[in-house]
Amino acid sequence: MPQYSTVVEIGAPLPHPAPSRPRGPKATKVDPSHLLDAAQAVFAREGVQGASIRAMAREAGCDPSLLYYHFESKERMFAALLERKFSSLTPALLEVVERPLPLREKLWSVLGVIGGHVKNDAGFRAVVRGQIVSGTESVRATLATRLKGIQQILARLFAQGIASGELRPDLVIPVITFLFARTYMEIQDLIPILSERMARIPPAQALAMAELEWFNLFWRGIAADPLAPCPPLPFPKEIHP
Amino acid sequence: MPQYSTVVEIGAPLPHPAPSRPRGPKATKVDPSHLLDAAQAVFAREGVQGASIRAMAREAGCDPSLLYYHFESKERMFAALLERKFSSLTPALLEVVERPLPLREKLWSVLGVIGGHVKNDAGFRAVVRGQIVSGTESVRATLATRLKGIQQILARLFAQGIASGELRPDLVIPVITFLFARTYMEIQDLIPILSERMARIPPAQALAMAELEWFNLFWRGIAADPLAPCPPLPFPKEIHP
DNA sequence: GGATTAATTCAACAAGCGATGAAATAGATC
DNA sequence: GATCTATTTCATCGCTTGTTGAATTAATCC
Repeated sequence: MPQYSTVVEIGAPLPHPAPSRPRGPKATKVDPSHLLDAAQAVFAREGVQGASIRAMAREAGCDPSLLYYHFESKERMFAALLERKFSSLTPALLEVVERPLPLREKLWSVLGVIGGHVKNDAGFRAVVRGQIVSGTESVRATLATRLKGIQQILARLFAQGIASGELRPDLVIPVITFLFARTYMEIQDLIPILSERMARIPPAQALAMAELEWFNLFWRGIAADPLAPCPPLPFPKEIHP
Repeated sequence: MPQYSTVVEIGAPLPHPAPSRPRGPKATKVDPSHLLDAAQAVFAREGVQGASIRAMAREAGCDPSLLYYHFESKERMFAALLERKFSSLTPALLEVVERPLPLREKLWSVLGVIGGHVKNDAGFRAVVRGQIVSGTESVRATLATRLKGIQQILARLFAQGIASGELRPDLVIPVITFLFARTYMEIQDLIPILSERMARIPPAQALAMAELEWFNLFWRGIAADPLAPCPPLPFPKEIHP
């Protein structure tokens, strides 16, 4: 029976450097979506360019090669991550859009859906912000297609609002659509800065305040009748992906 | 006299591998601000994390070590870049804010100043967007100080507007200030996406349209009297850094 | 129970990274 | 003219990166 000593000769190679797991499949297979979770966490922490395969593997508690087994490359993994996010976001949006509500409340619900997918996921926001411009060709293509789908949903909503007389008839729909989605995402990153500036108010509440403030501002800007009384809005129900 | 042959033994080290410049100072010293220009270009192209010292040196046409001679480290160079930008932006802003104009036109002029520093510099925008949240501690500190200065200028402007009755009295100033500056920056990145969507309109014009649309929307949102007739705004004069 | 397949880890690669220390040289100083 | 100093390049270090190919093993099929 070997005796293990706590004293190790410095510089000498350890006989069993790390008590590593045996090779071969584990008892319970690794769920690829668990790997995506890890990747997402690393992207969120390290930024898109700074995220390394090794860090993701560390996060997932497996070997980097396993990521290459399940996903062809780093870029593919990234695309898979986008796919997963959007594939739950788009149907949720479509569902909300069909509800029979006044436009103002419908828009607010839409924000609830987007927020549920986007809050607590700074990595995803960074992607949507940054990668559209600076990502590789294939990532940009994936992203462009998906975002286009979402913007079409929103554009239809705004067009209906103009038709029903709830919105100003002179709105330039693609611009308004873009402003609506992008500035909302932008606000999410407000938390750390704003909560410094409003020291007394807890971060989550500061964010909610800013969201409401922004939405009311936006609505006053696009409404056909900006002075019409606005019924108070409920806090949006976050629909988590 | 040695005879030079065009045939080179493959794998053999070249006797004079590259006809490199002699060491020592050049006839004309390298202007450090030229190095910053190169760095800025690379940051804009490769993103903040992806920008490498070697790429900057290539861009500037010098050896990487020279960057370490003029700037202590990559991070210092980054800070110097920020410093240069803000040190021209802040005074320009202060000057515009003092002009005796109606608030709406003053805000529009402010955008002209910010735009002049921010347009055509996607790298800088990426920094302000991304690094606040994910940058290193020292970069974040530099950035936070500088942005705070600018936001104070804007906050004063909004406070005056409320006092003079031009703005709604119930505005939450820190939130509005933030929304004003950040969403404006955000619009700048709209160009590539929007110009795809509005195929007929040239990019520069699409951006100008979006800016004006956004500004009018914003103004309707914050004005005390949103239905007051708005005199047309001149295109902002861009004040380049 | 032997062969096959799918899932996992190990070890290593070439390339690129930030950074450093020494060498070289043009111009200023004495 | 010798010395010094500021500026530039070279060669290299140690480290991390994305990726690959071989080795290993659990589960599955015949």
